[in-house]
Amino acid sequence: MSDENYQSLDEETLFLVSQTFKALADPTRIRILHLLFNQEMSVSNIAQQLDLNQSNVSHQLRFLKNLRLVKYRRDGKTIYYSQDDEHVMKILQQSIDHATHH
Amino acid sequence: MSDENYQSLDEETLFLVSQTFKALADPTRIRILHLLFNQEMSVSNIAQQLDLNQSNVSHQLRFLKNLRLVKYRRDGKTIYYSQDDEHVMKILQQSIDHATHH
DNA sequence: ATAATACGTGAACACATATTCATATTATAA
DNA sequence: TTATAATATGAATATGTGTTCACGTATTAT
Repeated sequence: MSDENYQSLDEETLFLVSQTFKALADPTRIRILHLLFNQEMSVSNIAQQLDLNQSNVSHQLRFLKNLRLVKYRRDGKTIYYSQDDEHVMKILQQSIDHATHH
Repeated sequence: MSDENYQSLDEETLFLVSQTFKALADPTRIRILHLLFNQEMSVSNIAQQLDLNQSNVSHQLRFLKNLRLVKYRRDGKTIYYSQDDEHVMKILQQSIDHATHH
């Protein structure tokens, strides 16, 4: 591609991409998503596994849910969260592998 | 993988991964990296193309350089920056494509 | 040496964000 | 209805971050 027909990024794309990476830029959210890689899990179970308080986990899950990176289902009083974006989860897995083998 | 032998992330990996995504979590840095996708470019040229002041671009480039996402070469008074991490640039490109076709 | 050009750096500021605390909501059980 | 359990939410706070300003450093030209 030459300099003349360089395609700059539109605002909407820029915002969406940066928001998605922002979700992956925090250690707590990475740990949560990593837990959900091949299983669904309740809020309290996530909190227990990662030694975080419940409120913190709820806040982070809301963040991820707003970006449609996770989804949930209710069963009685318990709410189970699971992944909802294969592309992002694949990128996360790749990056963890890449960082580990270094 | 069962619950029992779930492999949790070590601190070092967690930090490295989150730092890398943090680099991609800011619109300005995304625009800079996008500019450098298939060409090297001087600091002032980047600033001009993206309508940013030179100091801002320098700060962001230092951030990216510390993470070894970009490298530079000097030619007289001018310093040319270019990409230095194929894996990250590939992830960025994929994510831009994914966001664009949506 | 002096001036001019390109880039880097530290401080300061405004703003965003992660976490905690207290409390509200929702659903089950007694 | 009352109590208990699971989760969500809003406020508060501490810390992090992006940008700008003023100035410093490095290189070239005169």
